[in-house]
Formats: sequence, C-alpha cells, structure tokens
Amino acid sequence: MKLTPLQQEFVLHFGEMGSRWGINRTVGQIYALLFLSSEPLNADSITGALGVSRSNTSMGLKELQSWNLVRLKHFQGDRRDYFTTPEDLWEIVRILVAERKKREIDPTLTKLRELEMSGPAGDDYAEARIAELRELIEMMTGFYAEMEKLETERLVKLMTMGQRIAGLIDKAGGVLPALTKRK
Amino acid sequence: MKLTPLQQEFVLHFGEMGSRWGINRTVGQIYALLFLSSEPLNADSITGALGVSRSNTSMGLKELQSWNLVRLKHFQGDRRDYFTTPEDLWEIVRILVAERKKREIDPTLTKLRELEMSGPAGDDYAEARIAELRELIEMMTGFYAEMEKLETERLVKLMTMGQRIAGLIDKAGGVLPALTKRK
DNA sequence: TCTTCATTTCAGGAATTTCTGAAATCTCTG
DNA sequence: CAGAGATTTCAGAAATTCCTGAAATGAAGA
Repeated sequence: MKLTPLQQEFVLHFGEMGSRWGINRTVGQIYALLFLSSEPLNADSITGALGVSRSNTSMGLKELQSWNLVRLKHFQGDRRDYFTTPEDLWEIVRILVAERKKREIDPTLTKLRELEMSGPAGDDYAEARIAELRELIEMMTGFYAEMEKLETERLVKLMTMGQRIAGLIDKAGGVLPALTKRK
Repeated sequence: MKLTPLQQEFVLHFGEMGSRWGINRTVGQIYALLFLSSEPLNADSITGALGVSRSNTSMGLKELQSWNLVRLKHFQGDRRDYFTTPEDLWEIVRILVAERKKREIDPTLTKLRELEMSGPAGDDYAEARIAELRELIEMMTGFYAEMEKLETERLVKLMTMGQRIAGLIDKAGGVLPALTKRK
C-alpha cells in the first residue's frame, strides 16, 4: 500500500510527536494511518505502508488496543483482523482523556491518599502540601466526571460559549467552596 | 540534607511517574522535592537529598526552568541559586496546562494548517478528516483560552458546580455551532 | 587581574526503550 | 486432525535517553 503525500506527511508528523505524547513512533504512525483511512486496514497493509517489521506492527496494534483507540473489524471470507479508528472525533477525545487520566493521574491520587492515611509524619509543611494537592486533583477529577457525562452536543455548546461562560458562572447560585479561601 | 520518610516516598513516586509525564526520573524527583520544601533549596542540597550527580541536578533544574515550573531566589551574602515551586497550586496547574499545550498540541495544529494550505491532494477522505481534526483542536484551544482568562475563584466555582452545569448550558442562549451537526 | 566559588557543558558509559527476525502459538478449513 | 494462514512472543540488536565525572565557563570579591 502506497501512501499519498498528504498521508505520508501526516503519518510522519504523528510519528515524531509520539514521544511527546507518550507513545513510540510506530504507534503514532499506525494511529495516524488508520485515522486517515476510510477503509479498515489489516496488519500487513499497515506494515507495508509504514515500512516497519510485521512484529512491530503487531506490538503497536496491541498498544493501541490497550488504549482503546482502535476498533476491530472483520470481513466475510477473510480471516485477518482489520482496524479502524472511531469515526466520531469526540469519542476519540473522550477515550484519550479517560486513558491519560487513568495512567497519569489516578496512580498519583492513590499514592497521595496512601501517604495521608499513613498518619502524621511530623512534617507539617509536606503534609499540608500533599493534602492540598490531593484536594486539587479531586476537584479536577470531579469536574472531569461531570464533563464526561455531558452529551457531545452540550459539551460543544459549552466549549463555544466564549466569554459568556464567566457571566454564567457568576449568575449561578451556590457557595464558594473551601478551596478558594485566601491564604 | 536527609529526607523524611514522607518526603522520600513522595519523591520516589514522582520519579517513577516522570516517564509517563514526559520528564525523566531526576526531573520528577527534583520537582517533588521542591514542592514539599517550605524553604528554597540550592543545587547542592538537591544533589545530596536525591543522591544524583551535581551535573544531573543542573540539567534537571534547567529543564524545570524551561517548563517555567520553578522560581529562582537569592539570599543576602550567598551567591548560590535557590529554587522553589509556586506556592499557589492553581498557578502550577495553569503553567502545566500552558506548557503541555505548547509542546503537545500547538505543533500539530500548525502542521494540520500547513497540510490544508498545501492545497487539494486528491484524497477527499484524508482531507476531510484533517479539516475536522483541526476544527476540533481549534474549538478546544479556544475553550482553553477562555478558561485561562478566568480568575481562580470563578474557575473553582465552575469546577465545583456539579450537575448544575448541564442546566446552565441549556439555559444559556446561543446558536448550536456547526461542528455539532449530525452525520 | 587573579582567585575562588558556582554553574554549565559535554563526551562517553549506563540504562532503557524500540525494533527486528525467527520461532512459537493460535485458529480456521479441508 | 493435518496443514495453511494469521498473529504473537521473545531474545538480542539498534537506537535513544539518561546520567556521570571532568573540564570549561561565568561571576563575584580581593
């Protein structure tokens, strides 16, 4: 499978960005390729298009599956696995945010709670700092949980409200939560 | 400088998480150490506390400075540089988000625009997909720009509104933006 | 200007991650 | 259940990233 120049450049860019995004080059390239393909692709097409080894493709696809970023498809009379990305970009965003939260935030939140549970350490500043950090993360993950519940339509509306958001926040009733209190 | 068990465990955790966060172990540990210190620390204290080489500390601090994550302090009659993290956790969050956007999103947004500018490639699906992705990222960065403008107090209020957000969105006037349109 | 202390640079070694080819496993079909 | 096709596993090679010690640079005070 030969790539068009457009596909080629997009694929290479995703490969280069991979390391910043916490995936390796091949995984980035595979994802980019699937993202631009109207048709599902099998592992051999991917291998050919990217010029990597078959086993590398296999590992990359496994990694993408562990991220929930690809969908498996099958065709009548063909035993091979075919892969696609979700059509709906919002679904992709939801998956990405959920997975990054799981990998980058949750373990730390757990660790902070553990540290707090293990009782006073006679280190007031550190303890306060840890508690504050945990509260902040909890607030942010709580907000995330609410955003996650919104259907795409509402989410889009919120994201395109512009400066009107500030006004809306002010108009809304409710108590100022403890975390805001000034030092 | 000897660490308390609490500091020790926190520091080691940040070191381990470093690779998932896109920084190396030493950078993670230095940041964790500074985060838990009520007093600013100089490079030698850090080196001693973490048991790494002086040059590694130097490079780590440089990296943290490039992320804008540490502040420099000086004391009367002491030529050495001392480092701290911002007291205000919300400031830290703002910096982190801004820097990650700069490193992980902006280059791709630029690339997508370039690809679109380089004219029709005779690959309708890929072109549409790229345009759609660019629009999505623009919407999200636009939303981010609004959030960035909010003072912390309003931000906290928004983040703790819970399910009331959905209602607020509905009550707010405004047109449904094009991006929502169903396929 | 010289000396001393602080910091940075950098070449090369250590550690880790990525990738490959070959072999193993899995799974259909005849 | 044998054989062919598809996929995965895995040991080691290749590439990359991280870290160190030594040397270079910078910056203040004598």
